[in-house]
Amino acid sequence: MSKNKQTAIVPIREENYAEWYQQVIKAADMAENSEVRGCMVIKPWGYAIWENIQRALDTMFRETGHRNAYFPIFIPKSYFEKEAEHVEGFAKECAIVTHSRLENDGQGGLKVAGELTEPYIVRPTSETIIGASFAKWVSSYRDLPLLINQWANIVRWEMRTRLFLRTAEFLWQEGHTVHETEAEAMEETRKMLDVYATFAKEYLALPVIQGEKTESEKFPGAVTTYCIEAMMQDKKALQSGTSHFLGQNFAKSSGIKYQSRNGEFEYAWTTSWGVSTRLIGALIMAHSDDNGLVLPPKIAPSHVAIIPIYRSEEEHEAVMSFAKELEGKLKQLSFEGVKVYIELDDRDLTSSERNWYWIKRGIPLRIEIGPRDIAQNTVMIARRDKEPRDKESIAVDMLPSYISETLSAMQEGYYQRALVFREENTKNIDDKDEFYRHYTPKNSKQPEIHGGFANSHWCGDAACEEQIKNDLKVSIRCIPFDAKEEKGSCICCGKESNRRVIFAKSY
RNA sequence: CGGGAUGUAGCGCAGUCCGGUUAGCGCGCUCGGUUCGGGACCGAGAAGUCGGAGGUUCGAAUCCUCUCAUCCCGACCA
Repeated sequence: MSKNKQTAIVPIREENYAEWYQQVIKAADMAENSEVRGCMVIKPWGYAIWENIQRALDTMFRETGHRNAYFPIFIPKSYFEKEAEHVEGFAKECAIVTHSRLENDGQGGLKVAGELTEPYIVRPTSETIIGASFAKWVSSYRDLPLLINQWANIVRWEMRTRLFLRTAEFLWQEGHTVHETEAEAMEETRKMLDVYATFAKEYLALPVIQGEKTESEKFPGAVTTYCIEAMMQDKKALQSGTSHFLGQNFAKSSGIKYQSRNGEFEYAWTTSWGVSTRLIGALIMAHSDDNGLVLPPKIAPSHVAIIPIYRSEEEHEAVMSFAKELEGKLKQLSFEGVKVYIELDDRDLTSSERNWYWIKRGIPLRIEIGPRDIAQNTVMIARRDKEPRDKESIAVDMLPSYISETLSAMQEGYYQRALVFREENTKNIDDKDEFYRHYTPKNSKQPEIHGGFANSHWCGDAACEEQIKNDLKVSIRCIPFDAKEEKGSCICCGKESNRRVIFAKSY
């Protein structure tokens, strides 16, 4: 193989970001496209990341009073039709089940048969089917709040798909809650967005902006949609989670009513909120580099790869017994409440091959053990956040504290790095020409990485939002909660505005 | 649904324009050996109904017709 190759991933980010993204997934062996159009196969390394996401989030949901349940994958078409905006929003991306069995066609093949009297929609989201249950579960104000979460797969028949970012089938969680008052439902909507933001920060090392979607970007059927938006390394925005205040819309269409404290029947107030396997896409695009995946330690499937190095059979034995003993010790470790997992890699490959294998998978730490180390009771240790050949010798006695401290430091380092990147690529823009220049690539055929987030004034008119989207493919990602009242003029039409919103190109 | 392209071994491709013994190459895989502290090397081997159907021809991966699938660009995408 070429010895001059500088990076494990070709092309590098600057050359072709989209292709780099695909190659990182492939090199880390996280997932692949399935034979089924638009659907992915999540492989063990990728799925383990999802399981870690699930575990951490599930604990947070539980701690905020939610309980898990499970509802059908099929939604009768009639349920779906009850909420007009909702239908319209999802109609074009539904998979529909119309038949219930297969029959021999007499030519060695099969034909569909048993047409259903009412087609089923494969859930693209479960408000309507869960609403049908909730209508039965709620009868009194004493039944409220009802706080339910479901871990599930859903199907949205997208035209163009990309691994983890937009697939026809994906995994997610969807929280669905019912409340007595508008204020309580609003509070829940905000609370769960906070949970997402906290999770993104503490586990994914992903800084996010919390805010509200504009009318055109909100969830079909919602009164208000809140979101967390993150910046990827190509300076585009990725919507990483949403929390919806549904008002009484779905309560009315599903018949979720309760008898209030003064004996009257009232429609309840509902919310829904979700994050998906898209978070893995966010993780990749926020942190990974030209040598492959970079994983924040708290979400990594494994934390330390031990790579034994030897020449002869005697050396092999000596090094392996040393390595196994070390593995046994390190397995006891944890950091920030996360158990440390070790990979002892004794495959019959050259040490550099094994090193690169783990670099590409984003394992946070690599330990090399050879005869020289055994003699000195030390190991060579390398960090994924440093250059591949940047290694240091550490005494075995120091390893436990070194590992847990370093993992914590790396976790924090990745967050800070992402935060600095976002801040460096966010600017206030008040001049329309500058705004247009900012979002116009110099090379239109092969656009370079450009743009970023712009904090600009917006008058609130959907026409201006539409205009900018059409001209530049730039949309309003959100109206940030922390936006200050400030007089200015709309970046598009120049009319009066009293706040800035976040504009960006997005996934 | 519009525009463009591609289907040849597990993966990536050449060969197709101009039809001709046994369809090649790289990676990967299997076996044997030498290696191993920065992506090793040598030798041997297995693996293909050339997307499918039909046609032209003595002869088709190659030409013709039809068809299926996939990818890219648009449209679409909480």
